Amino acid sequence: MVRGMSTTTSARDRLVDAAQDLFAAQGVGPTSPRAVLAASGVGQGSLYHHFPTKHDLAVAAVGATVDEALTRALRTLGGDSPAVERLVAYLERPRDALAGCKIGRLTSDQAVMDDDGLHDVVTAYFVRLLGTLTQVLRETGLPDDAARDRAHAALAIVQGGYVLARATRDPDALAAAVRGFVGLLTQTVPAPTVPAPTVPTPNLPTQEENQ
Amino acid sequence: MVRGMSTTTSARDRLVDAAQDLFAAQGVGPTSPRAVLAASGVGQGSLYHHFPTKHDLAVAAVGATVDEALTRALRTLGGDSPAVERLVAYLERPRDALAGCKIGRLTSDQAVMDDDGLHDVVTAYFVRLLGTLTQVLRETGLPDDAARDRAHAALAIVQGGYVLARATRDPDALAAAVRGFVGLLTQTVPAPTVPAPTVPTPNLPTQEENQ
DNA sequence: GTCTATAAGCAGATAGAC
DNA sequence: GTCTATCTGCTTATAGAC
Repeated sequence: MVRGMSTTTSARDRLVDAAQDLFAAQGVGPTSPRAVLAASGVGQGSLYHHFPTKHDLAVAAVGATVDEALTRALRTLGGDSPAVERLVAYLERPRDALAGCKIGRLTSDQAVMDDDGLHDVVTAYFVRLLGTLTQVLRETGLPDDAARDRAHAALAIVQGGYVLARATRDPDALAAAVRGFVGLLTQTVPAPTVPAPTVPTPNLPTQEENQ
Repeated sequence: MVRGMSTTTSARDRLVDAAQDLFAAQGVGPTSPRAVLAASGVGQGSLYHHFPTKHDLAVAAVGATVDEALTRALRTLGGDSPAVERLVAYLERPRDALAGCKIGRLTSDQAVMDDDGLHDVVTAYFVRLLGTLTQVLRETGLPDDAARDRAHAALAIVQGGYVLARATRDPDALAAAVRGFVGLLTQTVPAPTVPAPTVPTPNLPTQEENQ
């Protein structure tokens, strides 16, 4: 019950840590409680003392992963710089493309999709992220509907980029998708004649490279 | 070895059909040979006669799914209409968003990623599709590198859109991502005055579902 | 070629000692 | 709270009759 006891690494914390790692590596379904047990170093009974079922363990571990990811994302998207710049910074953030998105991958995990409590945690992550992205895009002067659509596109680029990278075993596939999207996003008017751009072209600051 | 015997539905064909359906619904890993057996209506021994291991069954079923999806995709992308129009037609094709991409989902399927033979089938699908999309985008006058990046972006939109739809349980999430991307893709000069759309919205012919 | 019967092993979960 | 020992059911696969 007592969460966040920082004094020592409780069996509970070790279990959640191990579960997060294994879930990220191989998904929830294929990860057995026994494997979490072995990785954490605690005994069989301890697991079932803290987490009566695999569901309980999964909710705790996936919840922790979502919290961490959301914190990082919102920090990137919430700075002082111009909105487009923050969006591009989010898109271009270094990512372990071949590993896939720890959370996005769960949408293909039958054990997660079949479990309402677990699914809700995943849903909350994406709803929150889409809301924030929409907000950022509204700052660029886009109407509400267009901002929402473009937010979906931006997040789809990241999630789809992960899929492409894993499918082709090419870590650059995610980076390529991001480049293609950012190219469109920051494009000046094709300008055969008229100059005025839709999106105020930002001076692309030298961003961190994609891994 | 004799494939496509159209005279009668062999036990082999029924097994492959059942496997394709179950793999699409719940993935390869979570689908047991016994479940395929039950769905196909054949006996235990028949399965292991035609497919000595689950791997063999999976290669046959996933291979068939890839062939079908590739055929549909290449038909959409290979018409006579202008390149951008064909690309948009591909992006806007009706899809069962909540079901996810039958092939893209396999990139999160541990049973697939751990099996080189199976993974290769998935890789081939995406490599082929990316090549074709790149070709189409080159027709629009884009330089090679930019065409390749934009092709990655386009395919990522579809794959990521599926992820968003499943994550949020919102079938419109995929459509929103496509709208956001097509909006950028076909954006005319900001047009404070002129309304003319670049791409004449094609009359979506009622398409088959999925990729 | 197709069937029924069955083996070996791992899954999720429980019992109960310390 | 943590441990070891154990149960049931399902998994992949094999054996061998028809």
